[in-house]
Amino acid sequence: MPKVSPVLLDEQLCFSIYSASKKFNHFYQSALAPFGLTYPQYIAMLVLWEDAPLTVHQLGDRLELDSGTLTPLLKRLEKQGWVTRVRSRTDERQVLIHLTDMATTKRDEVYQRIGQCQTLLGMTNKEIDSMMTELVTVKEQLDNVSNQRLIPKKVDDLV
Amino acid sequence: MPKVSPVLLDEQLCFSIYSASKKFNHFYQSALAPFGLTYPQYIAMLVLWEDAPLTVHQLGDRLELDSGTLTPLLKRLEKQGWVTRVRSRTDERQVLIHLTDMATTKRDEVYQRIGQCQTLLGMTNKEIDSMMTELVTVKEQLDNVSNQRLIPKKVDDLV
DNA sequence: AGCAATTTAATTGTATACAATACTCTGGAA
DNA sequence: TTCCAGAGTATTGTATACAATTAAATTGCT
Repeated sequence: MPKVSPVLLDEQLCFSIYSASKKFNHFYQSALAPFGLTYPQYIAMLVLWEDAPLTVHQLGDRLELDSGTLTPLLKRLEKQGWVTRVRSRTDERQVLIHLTDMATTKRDEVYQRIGQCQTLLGMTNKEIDSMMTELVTVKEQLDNVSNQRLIPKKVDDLV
Repeated sequence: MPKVSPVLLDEQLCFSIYSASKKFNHFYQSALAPFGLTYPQYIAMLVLWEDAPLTVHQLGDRLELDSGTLTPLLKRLEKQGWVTRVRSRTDERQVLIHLTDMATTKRDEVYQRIGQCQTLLGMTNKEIDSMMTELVTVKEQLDNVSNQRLIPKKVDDLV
């Protein structure tokens, strides 16, 4: 074993991001409590408001979630009256997610609330853009490394 | 209802961070597969390698997790031989998390593996520091807004 | 000492995530 | 037409997260 450097939690970018993600999650979940939406439910609604109806698969592509997560989430959204789930008649394998009238009606209220929340954060568009650009770079690297199987199964495959 | 702007998923910093967090999670979980550690288990071990033994509460302070998450996670780490959970004799309310000999032995292997993973990401220290600094700012804002209860329960409490 | 308030973990219940599997449907090849 | 590989969704099983509650131990106050 060659000499190794200690790995300190507070120096890990992954933990910074993990922690920020949880805080954002909590922030929006609180802000959207009047609407009864969790954070994952909210981002699903965002995509649907942009582009409904969508199949489960299409929604999953945008959210980077699979049917294992989306099916129960969409059932809950359906029970709460935001969406309907209907088998496609042209392709019985697909389930189309439609917005309800309630969802269409409440869209602008949610948009407005989110706008107010963003104001509270006090970040400029420039700051947000800069951060998102950096995040895209990191995510691309993470995707590359995963796809190229640079992470082997055995400890010592990597020198 | 005043005029409102649409909220587009791809412009949301929260989603960028949420997505990056999941990718990091997957990245390290794959990298640590030879050790059988999940990402949350790994960051728990990082803290313990810095500072064991710790109470559940102390560990939770570092990780920003409560006993509802940590108790089952630590039971799994115990079952896999990384830690022991022992009631403190001086304060029977506390449970002290100790490292096992195996954990101590494997520490440097994990440290090394993580070092290799960080190399793969190809980010400079400067880039990482810059990003973490920005994240600290965002997180502080999120904490401030939450603590000051600027997020009310009713939609129209916020003008 | 006696007792209420607080602290600490564990438990319960709900909601993600995601790998792996099952199941149904579709489109094409023989 | 029949068969089958692949697509799309749902289900199962495991592991987080976290709010709310419970239970036990300790502290502080009288």
